[in-house]
Amino acid sequence: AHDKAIEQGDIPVRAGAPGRGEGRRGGRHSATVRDVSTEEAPTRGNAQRQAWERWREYDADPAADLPRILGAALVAFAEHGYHGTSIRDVAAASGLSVPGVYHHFRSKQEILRALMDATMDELLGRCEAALRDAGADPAARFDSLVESFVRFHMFRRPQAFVGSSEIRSLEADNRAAYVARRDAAQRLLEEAVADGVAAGGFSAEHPDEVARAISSLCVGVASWYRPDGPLTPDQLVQRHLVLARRMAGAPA
Amino acid sequence: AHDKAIEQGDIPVRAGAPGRGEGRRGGRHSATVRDVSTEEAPTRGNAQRQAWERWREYDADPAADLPRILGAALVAFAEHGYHGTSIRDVAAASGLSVPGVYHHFRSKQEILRALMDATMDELLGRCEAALRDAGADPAARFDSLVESFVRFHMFRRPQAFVGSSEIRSLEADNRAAYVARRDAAQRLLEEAVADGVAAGGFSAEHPDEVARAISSLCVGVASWYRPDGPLTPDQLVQRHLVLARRMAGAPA
DNA sequence: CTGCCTACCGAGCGAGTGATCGGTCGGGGC
DNA sequence: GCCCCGACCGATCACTCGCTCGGTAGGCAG
Repeated sequence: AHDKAIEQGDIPVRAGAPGRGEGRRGGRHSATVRDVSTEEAPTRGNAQRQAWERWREYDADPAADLPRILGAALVAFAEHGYHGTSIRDVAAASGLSVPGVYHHFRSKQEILRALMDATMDELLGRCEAALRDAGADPAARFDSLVESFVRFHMFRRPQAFVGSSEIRSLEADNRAAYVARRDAAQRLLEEAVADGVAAGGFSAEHPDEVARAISSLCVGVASWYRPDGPLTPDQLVQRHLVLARRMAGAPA
Repeated sequence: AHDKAIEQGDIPVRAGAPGRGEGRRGGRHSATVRDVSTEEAPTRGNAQRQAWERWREYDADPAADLPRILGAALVAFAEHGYHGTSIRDVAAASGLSVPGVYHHFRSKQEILRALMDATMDELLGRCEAALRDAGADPAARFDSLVESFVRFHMFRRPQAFVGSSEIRSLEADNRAAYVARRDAAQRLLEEAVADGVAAGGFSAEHPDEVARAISSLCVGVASWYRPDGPLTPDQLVQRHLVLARRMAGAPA
């Protein structure tokens, strides 16, 4: 009943792309990506603390209960939305009973929170890694950042979709924390464009709006992209890079 | 309790813009915009037929029950989503009882359907009007169409937002009909880009993807644009026109 | 006046919601 | 052996959901 597991595994890097070529050396994720969470330590009750601390077994044992709950919730939230999904849906899809789910999460809201926090953890981690690996040239940093954005929205499609469409379903506190981190990611893009204008020969008149446009493009990718489409991921990334460069007025 | 009415009234046209300068001559809408509905006549039950046939009183009497229901539903759907909104929410916000709402609509789903159909009626109508008024020059047609898209997503923000975020909440039949009309609008954009490439000096290599990118930009506008932002609508439209032209490789 | 229609409302239906209760069961410590 | 604890389940809580029933108030035709 729960054949669709949460999408996991590395996001492939363009063949011959600059940057880290190690692939999946140590594990299924580079530790740097998992560890960037600047999130405060969980201060809530027992169940939530456990869920967070055991989050890593996600990679180690994708058949464990917790990742199956999160995977089932992710698929269901992406398809029917948070309010359109019942705890019973999640329980059934993850092969548990309703109390079984509540053993791992204190509430339905905590499931959404865990999902969206994990999404932002990975996005921010990959953005920072992309900038770290890109060197000092503003144009290269812009390219690297945009590419990591596009790839994330392609290969973490349900996460990215839920991450943008269910913000309104987060309770006030969770929403504020999430939006702050989303804005931080947005700021990385804005800086990359601004640096390109200042020192990279970009001609954009309004860097922040270019950055916002690139974000919109990526959100769109998460909405319509299908892995079985006619284009290879690399092609799609390249074409979006071209569009982004054009909007930023980057030299060809 | 229901101070926020459904947004209505003309979408302002850029000062000095080419095209129809009549403004709001005869009524609050040019009839052409209202009349483009290619939708089949309602075939359902009595309540729904009445709702459709009385849809025009929307303009004539915004204090009437039907527009107030639709306005309340629009605001609520935009804020909390379809599944996050109860009929009781809509009833309370429109000053009616629950059976009062059901007197006008056969089901909650029909409210969503009416909202989304009306949205697409207006979008398609404005697109066709924009093309009709733009003349024959491919670049001018492209500009006119993109501008009407951007303006629609700015001035019908909740409609556009619900129209893109609640597709999944439509039942299969309604969704198919809606998506078909959305795709028709998308095709207008694709043709405008393709014509620009064929005869307008555009340099885009992949017109359909440029069209999709422009759509994504517009959807984004409906998400983040606030009327009290720092930019005037005209400025915002102009800047998005620039971005769209750049992506399409239109000559400066 | 009666009869009938539209336009609503108070009350309530069955189903389903998020969440909890008191359990059961297996495994590890001692 | 015994006990405890994590992991889970069946049953059920109070509540809300979309929707409907039977009614009423007012206008209008005859």
